[in-house]
Amino acid sequence: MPRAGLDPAVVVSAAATLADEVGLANVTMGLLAERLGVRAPSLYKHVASQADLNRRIAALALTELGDQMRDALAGRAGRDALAAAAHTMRSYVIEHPGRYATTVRLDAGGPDDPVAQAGARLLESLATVVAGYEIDPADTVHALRMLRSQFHGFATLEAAGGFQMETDVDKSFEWLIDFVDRGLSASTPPGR
Amino acid sequence: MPRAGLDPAVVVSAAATLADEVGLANVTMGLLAERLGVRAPSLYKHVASQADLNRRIAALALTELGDQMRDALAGRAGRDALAAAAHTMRSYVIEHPGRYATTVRLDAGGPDDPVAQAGARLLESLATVVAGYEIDPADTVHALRMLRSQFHGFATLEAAGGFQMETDVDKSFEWLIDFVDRGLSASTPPGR
DNA sequence: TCCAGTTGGCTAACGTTGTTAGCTAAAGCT
DNA sequence: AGCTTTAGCTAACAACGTTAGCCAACTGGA
Repeated sequence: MPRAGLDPAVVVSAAATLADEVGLANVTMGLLAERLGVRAPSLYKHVASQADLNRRIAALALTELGDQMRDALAGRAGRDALAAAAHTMRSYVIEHPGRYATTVRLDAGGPDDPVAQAGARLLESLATVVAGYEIDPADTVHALRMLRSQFHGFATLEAAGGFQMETDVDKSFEWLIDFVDRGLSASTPPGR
Repeated sequence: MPRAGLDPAVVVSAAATLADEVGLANVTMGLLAERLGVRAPSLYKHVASQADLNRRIAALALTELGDQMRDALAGRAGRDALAAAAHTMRSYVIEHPGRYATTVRLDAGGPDDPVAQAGARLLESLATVVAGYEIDPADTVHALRMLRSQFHGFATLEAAGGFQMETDVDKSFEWLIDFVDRGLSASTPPGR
């Protein structure tokens, strides 16, 4: 009956690590409890439900990714910033597939939701990438959505093994960065 | 004890419809059986498991989408084809979110897998879109992956409610199509 | 130091879901 | 008509998420 010394942060962190190792779908309350040296029902002293746990993992993931993105973009602009953002995103999804998976299916939630806040911070970083190009202010939202779609789509397709191995995926990613960079460079107001 | 007259195709079709209505996560063998006027264990006479069922829904979805894509692209090229492909993709995901969800998480499978075959056919259609631009043959694979990422990413983000409602999503989508069109038009061999 | 209150862990138990085993009767074939 | 096949059923089990209720370990103040 010695105590395990758990708290929500420890539980969520362990769950995130477990998700990366065995896949989010295989993260069961029993398996997570075993990892923590505890029985499954004990987890409910720290987390309301499995859905709550997933939301917290998502908040953790978005926070981590947001921090990495902020650091990667520090002092960069234009094509440099774009490439840094792209690589940061891709690396995170490859290294933390389980964490990232929790961020894919989310049910909104209020504006004070930690998930929404972490997501907003990540979005701000991406917005600075767009700001590094001379885009018509009316188009920045569109450009931002394009960036998100591109990064998210590539990452999830790669994580799901959706690309055949014939051709180098790394090369495709570099090509994609170049493609977006040229497009954003050409999207300056006079270009329309 | 009258027979219900089921067969795999009927079961899969009903499951797909149910998934679109209540969400893939809420498709339970019991609920599906109820829809078909049958008890849950009876479904196993037509489908090996729930995982098998999901794969079959995915094959159905990719086939349907592939057919719609082929029809939409008939007689079109260049920007017309690109826009048609984009709208076809987006419409399908919005109308059939449950079906599309089954295609997101797939575990490869052999080359004779119906899922792989349907996916290959869809990919061929997308390839014709790329072929409608003058791209360096060495870059077509990259361009194709870029297209897939863009469409897939936008569709999943929109389906997940990832875009705030501030700005019109339709406009963003049109902007995105324009962005890709300009990029592919500028990616001709002499442009590199 | 002791005591009271709080709380993190436990066991037991329940509901849901996916799945298997084994039976029966409907459908099809000769 | 009879034989084989098979679609559907009931019963049952295992895994999982979750709740209820108990008890021992920590905490803070007298």
